[in-house]
Amino acid sequence: MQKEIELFKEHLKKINLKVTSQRLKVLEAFLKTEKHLSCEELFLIVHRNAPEVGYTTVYRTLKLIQKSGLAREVDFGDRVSRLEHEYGHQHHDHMVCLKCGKFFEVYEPEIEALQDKLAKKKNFTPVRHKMEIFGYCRECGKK
Amino acid sequence: MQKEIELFKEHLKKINLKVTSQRLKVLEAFLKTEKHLSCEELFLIVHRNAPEVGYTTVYRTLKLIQKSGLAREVDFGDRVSRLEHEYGHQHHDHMVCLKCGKFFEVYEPEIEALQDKLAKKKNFTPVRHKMEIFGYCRECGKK
DNA sequence: ATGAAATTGAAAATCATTTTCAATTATACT
DNA sequence: AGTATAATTGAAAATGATTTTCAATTTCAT
Repeated sequence: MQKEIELFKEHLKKINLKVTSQRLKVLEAFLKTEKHLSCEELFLIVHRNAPEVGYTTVYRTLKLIQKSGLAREVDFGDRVSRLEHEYGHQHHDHMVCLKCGKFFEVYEPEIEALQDKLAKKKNFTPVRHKMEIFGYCRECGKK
Repeated sequence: MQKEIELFKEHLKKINLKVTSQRLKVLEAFLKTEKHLSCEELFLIVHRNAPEVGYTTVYRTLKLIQKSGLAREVDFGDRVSRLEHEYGHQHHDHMVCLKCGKFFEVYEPEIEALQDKLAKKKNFTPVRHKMEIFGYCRECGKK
């Protein structure tokens, strides 16, 4: 976690932003929680220990965490932005259960390779991609 | 287009909803426009010819069009819901240009097959999926 | 035709996100 | 350490898409 905090501080320095206690509190709360967090969820966590940190600051810090490369936005199509850890984590996609809402991280190198191939074929320079498979998890089965 | 209108009317009957001129106007405007439309865009089109149809009705009819199986929601991650034609159209995914915003429909059977295989491996029953590749189109190049 | 039930559109509510702004704080430089 | 300056903060308001409310209107089975 120390490594991530250093990276974040470096990123702030690089773009002439300041290291503040609020920013560090938000970052630490994010790093401690290995989950896909929405801004509101993270705000509630931070607020528990540090009620003086406002929602806006959490929101803004989340953007900075993304830009510093420590987090990536995931989009499950519910119009809520969620962040997942990026640093030290391999790229992956998701399978989302339509019934219980649980999701699973998946990674399939063959699919990744085919995506790149497909882009190349269309003269498209891929930067990132999203893939989500929606359906029913083992427990929920399909009806 | 007649076929689609019939399907829509059948769908309404099946769930005890009424066939109204507003609903038909919205449906026809949607069918005539072979594009990925947001609710607002469709409202503007409908409004041009039929100013008496309100935004709310367009919004609600769009939901019905989706449920009737004539349209599918696409999500380009900008928090705006867009609908594309589903009936008589093959499933496909998208490549979205980060610079000019243009998108292209793509379909790669091998990827589709691998997605199903991946789901099966995880005991997951896939229902639908989304895949979007973001990057730079031929014209915009990278950088 | 009639009446129950659905529909309509304007306006308001919701909800996540984003901006505004005056007061506060971090940092570079004496 | 003190100071100037530029960034930061949090509350509140603005935004923008979506969704609900509700009284008036319309549909359609009978």
